[in-house]
Amino acid sequence: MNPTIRDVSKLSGVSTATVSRTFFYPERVKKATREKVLEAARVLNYSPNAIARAMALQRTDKIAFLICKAHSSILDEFYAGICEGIMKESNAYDYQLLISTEEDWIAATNSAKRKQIEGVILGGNAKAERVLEFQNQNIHVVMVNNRIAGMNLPYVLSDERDGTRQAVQHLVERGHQKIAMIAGRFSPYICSERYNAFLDAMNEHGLKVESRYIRMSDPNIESAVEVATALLRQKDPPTAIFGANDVIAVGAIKAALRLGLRIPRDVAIVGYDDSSICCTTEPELTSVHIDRMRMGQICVQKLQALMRGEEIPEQVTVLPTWLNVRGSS
Amino acid sequence: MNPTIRDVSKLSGVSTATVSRTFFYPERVKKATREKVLEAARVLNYSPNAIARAMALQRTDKIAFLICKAHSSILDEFYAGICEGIMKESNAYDYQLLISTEEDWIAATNSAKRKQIEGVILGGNAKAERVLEFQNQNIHVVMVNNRIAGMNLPYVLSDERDGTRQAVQHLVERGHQKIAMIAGRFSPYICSERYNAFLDAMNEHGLKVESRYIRMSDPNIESAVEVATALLRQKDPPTAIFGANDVIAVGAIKAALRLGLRIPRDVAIVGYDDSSICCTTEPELTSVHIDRMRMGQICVQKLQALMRGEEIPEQVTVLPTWLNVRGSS
DNA sequence: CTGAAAGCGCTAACAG
DNA sequence: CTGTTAGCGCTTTCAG
Repeated sequence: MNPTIRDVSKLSGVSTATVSRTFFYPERVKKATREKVLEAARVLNYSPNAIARAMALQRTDKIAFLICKAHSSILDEFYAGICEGIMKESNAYDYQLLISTEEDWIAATNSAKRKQIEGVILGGNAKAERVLEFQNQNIHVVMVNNRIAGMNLPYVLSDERDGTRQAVQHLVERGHQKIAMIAGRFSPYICSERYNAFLDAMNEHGLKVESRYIRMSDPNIESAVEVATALLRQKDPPTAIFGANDVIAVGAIKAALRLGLRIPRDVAIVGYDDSSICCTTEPELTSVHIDRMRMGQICVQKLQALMRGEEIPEQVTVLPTWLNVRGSS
Repeated sequence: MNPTIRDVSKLSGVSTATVSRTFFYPERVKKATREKVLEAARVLNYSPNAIARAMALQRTDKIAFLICKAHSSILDEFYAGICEGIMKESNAYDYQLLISTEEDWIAATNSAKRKQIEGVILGGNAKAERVLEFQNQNIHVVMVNNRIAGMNLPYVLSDERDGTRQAVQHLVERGHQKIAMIAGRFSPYICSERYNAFLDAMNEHGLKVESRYIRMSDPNIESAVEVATALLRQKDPPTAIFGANDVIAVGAIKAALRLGLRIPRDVAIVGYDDSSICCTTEPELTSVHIDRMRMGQICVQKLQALMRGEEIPEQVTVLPTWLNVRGSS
């Protein structure tokens, strides 16, 4: 059995109230008393029980990060990055962080679990229904890397439109006109942002978007290789490919290499996310960088503001992105 | 304010004890009563408060996964895989999972936090000191992917020696004799296992290990490229390279490609971990597969056994590994 | 500056 | 099958 505040109280000869104060408001306790208490605590190897404290204070300082994403690796590099930011910042606020997939969360038999978190960060493709469910339970919600209409909560996003614009502009500056895009079938929000931004950017540069230059791929390399191969094999093929993410772009690189094309001379390729795989290929992949870590940190900050009761109406934080140019373009 | 068990008790006209039973031992309550209670709960939007429950029960069902690893991406693909397994299994047992880096954990000002976890999974390069610190607080410990002498706890490992043996055997079967190894500077336990296993395997095949074929690299691509370049540039270079992990092996692939060597004809390359980057290169990387997800799941199972009081003395679980052969060899 | 005492929401005997 | 009641360990008025 772990020692309780009562044990310390007895051993040090002061009341439990004073023990409690010693730990959380040391300045309200005379130095001599405080030292007596601390010594007793040391002897007993006591440290305050957070559960009891949470119970008395009616707060848990516990938040959750829920990844809403179907199958495939849940904690892929992208979410792992966000996750790290969340972990880091949670710690700064002394929050406890629960991480789970949406799927597991729902499957949890003990729905009580939900009741002890005070805020949740929803990553990926969360539905409005889920948001409302939390808000109904007085649990604050922040959404990252996704946006759904009509919800009253803070969003943390990266600048998909500008990132895409930079990618296209870069290719145009390199002299490309026949620019293809391989769009993806992953997060609907992200995919449509990037796709629409691509169309807009092409427009801005006065370039025509031929439908035969627009393809769709599953977010895995095999699918991307297949799609890119078909794209490059047609006559009058594109001279540049913009991939909706790095995995897809790497698939395009592989397809090009297998077709004997030289990169970037015959075909230039640009990806999105600037993940570690950009440096595994030869040549290495130019890609739009997202500051995932910072996104995660900001999520926690927003959540904290919400939990402190600082009213934040629907508020969108958009983080800047930039292009990391490498050998593939 | 959230509704309490008392509110439900009042509205449904039964005692709080019955409400409690309805939620956690429904079979001990008459159907009619149960339905009355559930209806009241629904109306009030009540669900049991886990904190109060934890308090009364004197248990939290809360465990932690602590990643002990310096800088660089904490949640790299390897740990993310283990992490997913842990998440999945935690859920099956209805445990709450706290994930943190060792660094953050220590920095946490509120050491009380520690008191409410009942078990911890230590990943990476944890020190004995840390283990003892937990055990002193009656917190159960399981260690994954690492082993330290003289500790009394379960270990979950993958078969590094056999994995390495398979890699070497594969290269020998492909006719290689001059096999080099680029060892790594990451987890000391893993690195020395793989290194020693390599020496043993070479021995078994009666092959000499020339010291000029043994190199050391930091666990990042740039370093590996550099090291591999030097390795391949010497006269009478190796015809095969075994990388201590995939990142290093990919560096070797890049070095070989840049030197104009053909893979696998001029030089064969094998990695370790079978991570997603194996399929990003051209040719793709042969690698030793580790079932990370399962490692994570087993960790939770071991921890659960420990927490249930089933005495498990120092016990080592070793998971099988296998070679995924791809184009690089 | 310190102590006494009333909870925080729930569970587990024990009685009925 | 259901109700009563005494805690679980801590915090926080309110007095002193």
